[in-house]
Amino acid sequence: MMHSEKYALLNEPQKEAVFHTEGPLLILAGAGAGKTRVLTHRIAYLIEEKNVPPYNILAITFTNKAADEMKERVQKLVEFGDSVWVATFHSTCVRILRRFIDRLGYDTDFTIYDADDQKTAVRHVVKELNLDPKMYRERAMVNYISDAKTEMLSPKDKLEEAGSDYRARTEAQIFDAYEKMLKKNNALDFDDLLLKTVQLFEENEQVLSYWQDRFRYILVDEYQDTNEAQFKLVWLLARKHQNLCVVGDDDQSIYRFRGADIRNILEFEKHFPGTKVVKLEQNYRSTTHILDAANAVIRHNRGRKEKHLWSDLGEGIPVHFRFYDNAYQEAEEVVRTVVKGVRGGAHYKDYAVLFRTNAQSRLFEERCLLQNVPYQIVGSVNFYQRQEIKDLIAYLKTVAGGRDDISTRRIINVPRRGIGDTTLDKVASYASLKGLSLMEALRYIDDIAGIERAKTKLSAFYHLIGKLREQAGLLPDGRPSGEEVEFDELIRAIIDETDYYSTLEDFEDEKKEQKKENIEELISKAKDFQENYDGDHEATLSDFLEEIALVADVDAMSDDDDKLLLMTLHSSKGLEFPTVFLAGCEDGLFPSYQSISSGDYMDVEEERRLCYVGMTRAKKELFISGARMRTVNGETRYNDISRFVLEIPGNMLDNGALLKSGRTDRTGYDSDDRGYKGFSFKDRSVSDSYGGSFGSSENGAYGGGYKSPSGSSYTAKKPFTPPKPATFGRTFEVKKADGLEYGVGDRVQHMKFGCGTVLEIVDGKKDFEVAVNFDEYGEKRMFASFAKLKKIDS
DNA sequence: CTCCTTTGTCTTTTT
DNA sequence: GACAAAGGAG
Repeated sequence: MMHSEKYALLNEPQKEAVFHTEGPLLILAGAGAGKTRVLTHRIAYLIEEKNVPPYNILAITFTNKAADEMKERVQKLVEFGDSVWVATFHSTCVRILRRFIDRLGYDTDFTIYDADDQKTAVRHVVKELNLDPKMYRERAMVNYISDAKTEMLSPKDKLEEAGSDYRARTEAQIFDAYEKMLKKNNALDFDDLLLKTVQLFEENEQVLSYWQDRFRYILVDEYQDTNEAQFKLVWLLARKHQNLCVVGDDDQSIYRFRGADIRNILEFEKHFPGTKVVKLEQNYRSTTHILDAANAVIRHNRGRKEKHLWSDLGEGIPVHFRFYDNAYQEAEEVVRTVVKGVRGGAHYKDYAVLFRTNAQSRLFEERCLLQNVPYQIVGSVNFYQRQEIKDLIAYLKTVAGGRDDISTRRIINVPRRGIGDTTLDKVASYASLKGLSLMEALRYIDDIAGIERAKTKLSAFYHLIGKLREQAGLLPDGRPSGEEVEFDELIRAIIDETDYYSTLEDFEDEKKEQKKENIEELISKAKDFQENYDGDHEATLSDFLEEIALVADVDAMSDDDDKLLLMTLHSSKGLEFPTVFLAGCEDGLFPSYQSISSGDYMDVEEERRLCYVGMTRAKKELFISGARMRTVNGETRYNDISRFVLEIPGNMLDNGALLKSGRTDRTGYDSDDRGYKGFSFKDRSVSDSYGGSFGSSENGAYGGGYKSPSGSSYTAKKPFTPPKPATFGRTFEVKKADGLEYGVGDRVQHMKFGCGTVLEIVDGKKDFEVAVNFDEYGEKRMFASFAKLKKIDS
């Protein structure tokens, strides 16, 4: 009544979902159907209309970003919205475990191991067991362990499962030793966070009951991506009150490879009898041309819930499709299309280029640099996984005084202190003999045999950490001294005391600067965290370490940056853009070769869902493209048009009639890998038909200017070299470069292209235009403000 | 113990 | 083609 206004803007099914508050509810929300809106309104409705204390509501998401967004929107929508528990699965678990994990025999100050630490742990274990690291690769073993954990199988289970199979038994033994190692280090990996919480609930009726009553109303976002452990967690929590609302779209489940089980959403009604199902099928994002094409693709999956996604945003622009002769050309045309759009009044941030693999970003990146297009690569290298950041965090962890040996090992010889593996192994074996951590063992350095030569070095390190602990407001053994510390100052102290910057000397100046910038970023993050901490106590070092352990990416894009976005399809989930480029649509790349040849049709189906996710990111315009020839992992490959593109009826594409030839010419990939790397001449007719730039005939007007090397290009086996961009008409009218630190004839350095000689500087209206002949990349023209050229001595 | 060369490896990856 | 890790020489 008094709140009805708030809910009046919802459509009928959305209202249904918001108002159905009691009992299990499954919301099948198609792409762009407003699911976040439903979730936030539902929370508001529970609080305002049903008088549910915000304290009793739990909303779980997968990403921090989604959690932050939801938090913000709930706060805007309803009073006391900020006391609703909105968090990711993992941070929810951490918060629960910090209070109760002692019941499972762990200390509540456990550390969290990321993928890197896991690898290190596996490496140590394999070595410890005297196994051949080539036979038991760390990457494979990490996957094995993670898979086992997601299925909630213990080392014992795996050993039984192995039977008499030697290899399987050994793997189970590695798993077992890995578990013991983590336990010894009081560490949990990401999978453990979920697993241990489930275990805690299963073994402690009272603890479970406490949380069940605490979270009387539970909402789960992206439910299609839950794995077994996450399902179990939700099931345990919701079992008592049954007020569980999950939102998801089976067509957007793209994390099967990480253990997500699509059956969780498909069989939700089985797990929760009496479930009400609401379908949200009106799409508020895309025009029908885009939606129809996406529907045409996803229709080819079996075992999905039938949906009729529709939109009243009008037909819009037909989906574009181009198949280029090579990947360079594809990148060039994509960037050129963006440039044209921006000239026509659009912003760079209106565009996103999506691709299957991170490696593909490089071509677009180079092209952007070349054409002075500001760009941002989203989520390729996680900030907190960068070497220098991990080093400093390892120092922080060691200083903070956990028993995390992996961190100690990481930094004990960084910078070089002359402490090598042999020494370390001796300390480690002494430590394990006495049940101590590495740091603790160093206290008894005189008792350790056979390390005479390194003894002074080790004790110097020990005292260094002791000194840092003092500065961190800790006593030498790690207990708090009551003294307050500024995090940023502590990190600076670590850098100074250890002379950390000396480790950066090996890197090129450009890289060195980058690393220093990253470190500054970390310092300001730390400061920021401490100043804005909203817990019920002063922020401790452990609080900070925990925060960053669970954060994936700090350099999340902000809306006010006007940049072209480059990202993988996976990172694009949940986002939307006026114009989307779906690049690299080639059989063997997307869908990937592995998924095609695995023999499991579910693998290709997952990629198809990925395709669907990508296509439905577009609001107004969708460009699909691919390239016949591209180098992957150093070898040249010739690919056909992606099967996903062929699944779109020709009349839905702007030049779809051409697809027909593609369809008939396609060689059978499903049976084997024949013809995958090889090139079949049958295909040539297809390729020749597809050249040309996106929606433009004035090829060559900007930058590039080469035409498809039609036909003849396939006879040559020589590797393709990117064509030199045509230069703008030369004027030879050399202007004096006031405002620039370099002039014609000077040697300069560019972040991407290395060293070169300045050929020409043209004073444009807004910027200097510089032509440089690079030693390795040849002649390039660029705007001075973007190029950031540095003068070097020649 | 460290530095340099060689070898092998490569999807996606919210935490 | 790029990067990390292992192996060998100083």
